[in-house]
Amino acid sequence: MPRWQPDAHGRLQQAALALYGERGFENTTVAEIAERAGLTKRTFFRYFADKREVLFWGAAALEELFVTTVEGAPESAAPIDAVAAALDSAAAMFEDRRAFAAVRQQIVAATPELRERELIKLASLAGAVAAALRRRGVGDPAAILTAEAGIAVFRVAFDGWVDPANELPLQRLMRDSLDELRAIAAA
Amino acid sequence: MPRWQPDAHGRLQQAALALYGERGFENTTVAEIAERAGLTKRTFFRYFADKREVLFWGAAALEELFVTTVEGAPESAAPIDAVAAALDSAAAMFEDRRAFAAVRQQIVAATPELRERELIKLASLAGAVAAALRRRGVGDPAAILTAEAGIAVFRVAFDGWVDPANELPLQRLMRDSLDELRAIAAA
DNA sequence: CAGCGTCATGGCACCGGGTGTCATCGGCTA
DNA sequence: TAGCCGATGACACCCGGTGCCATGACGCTG
Repeated sequence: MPRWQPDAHGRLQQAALALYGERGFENTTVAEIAERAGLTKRTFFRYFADKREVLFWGAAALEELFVTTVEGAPESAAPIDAVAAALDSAAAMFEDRRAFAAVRQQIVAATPELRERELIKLASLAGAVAAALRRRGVGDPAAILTAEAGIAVFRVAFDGWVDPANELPLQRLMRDSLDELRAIAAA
Repeated sequence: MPRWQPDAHGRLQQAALALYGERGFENTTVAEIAERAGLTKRTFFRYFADKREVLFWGAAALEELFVTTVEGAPESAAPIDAVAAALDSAAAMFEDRRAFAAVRQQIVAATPELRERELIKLASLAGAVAAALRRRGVGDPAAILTAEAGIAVFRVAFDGWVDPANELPLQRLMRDSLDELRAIAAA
């Protein structure tokens, strides 16, 4: 018999998501999360830098997916098309997690502190995409603006996708939003 | 003789900017800021919701300027042109405060916590601009994407403007960035 | 099998941000 | 002159976050 239950990290995540959902982020203390996971506050902070970070575990993987897809796009592809390819892979990665994403998104949307964290993660994502574009030979400020616009498209499509009224696949929404952006800028 | 020194709000702002600049945001306590302003920690929190907010005092005014300019653009103007007009007025508002803006920007850029706050202010700005566009009859998601793209242009131009190497007026940088965005999306 | 080091966790004290509550007291008004 | 008002102070408190040391099961080595 192991001395400790396995997967402390996962237990903490689950406990946090449940409690944030039940009573809200601000009415949940770290001690309570730890207790539900059978651990202590001190241990929580060994796994997560702070109380918000527990909801942003996948961010690094998403960033890596974006970067590798942009880098892997055909050399002939225009910057905006490399970003479009990354939006496609991201859509594929999320497609079978809509229920979880919707719950999480609702918690984040309801809490300014969490929205701040989400925004800085997206900014980091945009920065990483811009860097990848530069590695493809795209100059500034085109690299930044392309990346920034791509992330805006991602956000708009993602928000539409988690909407309970929506029934379209994420990939479709991504493509529609990108077309919309093109139409706007062409005006 | 008045019981208290005047302009507690301004004194707190000045003290905070000075201390954040001298020793960094994280190495400054609210008690120290208050002390330099001749007040107490408790009073600081009567003027500012938190330790970060003291650096974001002008945000509401900027948002109002954007909104009124978008709303005041000629009916015939395309959404992106209404936003371009707002970028122009914003540029005019900042033009004679470059030194202050540069100091403040450097502090913000150096501190993740402050970057988060900046991002949520910009998101709020984008939301307000999108709402103003909707009032002009622009539908979704065009309103959101136009606003979001406009804010991206603002950020890129602003960052270029506070760069010590730069000598161009903000208005010029705004227009150049916007042109760049148009070129990207047309690709 | 005995000893030992490792590693995840607990325990605890501490700091600083942020809040609720009541006291203080100068100035303004009736 | 009495009394209210409004900005500030004082103080206790909660909670997020950290540094430091203790604990004890597991694996390795001799």
